[in-house]
Amino acid sequence: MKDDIRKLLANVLFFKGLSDEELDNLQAITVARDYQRNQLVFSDGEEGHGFFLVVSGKVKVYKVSPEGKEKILHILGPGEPIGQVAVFAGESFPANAEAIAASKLLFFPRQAFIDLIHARPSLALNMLAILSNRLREFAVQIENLSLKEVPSRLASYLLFVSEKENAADTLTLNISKAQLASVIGTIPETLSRILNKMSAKNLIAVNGRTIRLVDRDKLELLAEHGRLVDL
Amino acid sequence: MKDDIRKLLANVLFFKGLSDEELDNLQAITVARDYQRNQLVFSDGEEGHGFFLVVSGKVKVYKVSPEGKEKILHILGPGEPIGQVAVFAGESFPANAEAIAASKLLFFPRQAFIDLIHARPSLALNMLAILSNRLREFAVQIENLSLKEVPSRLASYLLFVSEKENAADTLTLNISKAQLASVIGTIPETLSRILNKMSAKNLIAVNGRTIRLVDRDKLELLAEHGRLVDL
DNA sequence: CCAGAAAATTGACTTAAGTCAATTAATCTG
DNA sequence: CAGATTAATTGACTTAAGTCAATTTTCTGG
Repeated sequence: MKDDIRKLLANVLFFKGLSDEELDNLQAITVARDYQRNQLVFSDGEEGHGFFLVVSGKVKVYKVSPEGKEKILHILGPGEPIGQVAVFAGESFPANAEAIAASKLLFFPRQAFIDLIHARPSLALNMLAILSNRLREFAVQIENLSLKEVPSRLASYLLFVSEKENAADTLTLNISKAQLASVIGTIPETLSRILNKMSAKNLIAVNGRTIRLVDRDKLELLAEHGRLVDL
Repeated sequence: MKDDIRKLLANVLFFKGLSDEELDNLQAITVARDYQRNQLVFSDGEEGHGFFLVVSGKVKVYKVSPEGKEKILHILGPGEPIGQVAVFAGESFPANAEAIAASKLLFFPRQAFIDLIHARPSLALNMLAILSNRLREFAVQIENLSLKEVPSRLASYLLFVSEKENAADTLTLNISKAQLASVIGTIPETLSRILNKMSAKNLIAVNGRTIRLVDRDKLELLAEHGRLVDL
């Protein structure tokens, strides 16, 4: 177990460049915790005394409206940190986080981590890189939400997942359709209807969570052009 | 001039904690540039060799859809940095930036700044705090766009501006209504109609760019509840 | 392997907000 | 300060996507 974690740390983007000794120091300040499916990791506004790194499993980070509607900001898997924002600014978590599968998280206490940064500035640069990437993603998300329609956002998402899986034409969603709806900023009913339309137009072929990208070119057009021609 | 800049640097969040000598070093690596209204600072995807700090004026950071529609991500004023994302990850700017008033920007070349971080880790922590705050803002923006309607987003914005101006009941927009529409994720026509409705309901009183918050309580309710009762 | 729960789909309907086009108001600049 | 560009408003209309309710399908744990 300890070794598994160690292996993960060594391969994770933001510990890149650390020596074995430094990895030891790092690992020494962490605490591993297990979460079951649907268990809350932290909630919006709660005071944060450190951040988490996903070792295994899957965690959704989301906002909830007063009416109880949910928007998933992102879904994080092994090697990805959660809740760093609370460490570097404002002290409170900026959203809710909940395990959507049984997960193991590694907790990094704030002060110990900050001390480590003082000793090792490259750690800070790695963290800056991670936050920068998140900002980039969020900027795209804001762009999509305000400038593109649901079919377009869905096409983007499918192409994005396909990319991650070495551009394979057949992909398998790793989240439920309800969750996918929330990720792209819509509701399950609408998602369902649009998946239908896209199938009818022979852009994709859907079979449960498995989706085949039948017409990549048209999907790219759709993803690009906010307003779709005649889906 | 140099002194003005120096004064600004000393007061800016992310140089906090630096000694006079360090401020000198910092200032030594920068280049000041002037921009006129409507002049592009950088564009989405362009390779970035450093970032900017607004000394005076106002800069909008925005995304454009293929159809030419624009979403303003944020508007930055004196003391705020722009384009840091390109310094720490991906090397390219994540959006467009354009001066919306005559502005003076200070340019920080990437490598020189990174070297400075190695010498002074607290600089990195300051930058981490800034990026974290931006992430927080973007998370709220995503939440608002997907969970709240336009009147609600407008109410939030007005309350937000009021906060910044020491909770005054009368505020003056520092951007045009067309820009405000883009900031809250709608179009001028819709904004205009909603300002009307809110005036008719005695929530606000509008006079050009001057807006008086007549009924703060109701505005807060409206801002909070995504879906408005009977505006 | 089956019952109950959860997830996904479908239909009928409503509505927030966008589009397009025209007009009025506000602001520059020569 | 006048004419001209730009900003804001208004009206008539369209439409994407949400709501509500009812099934159907798919999972999952005992």
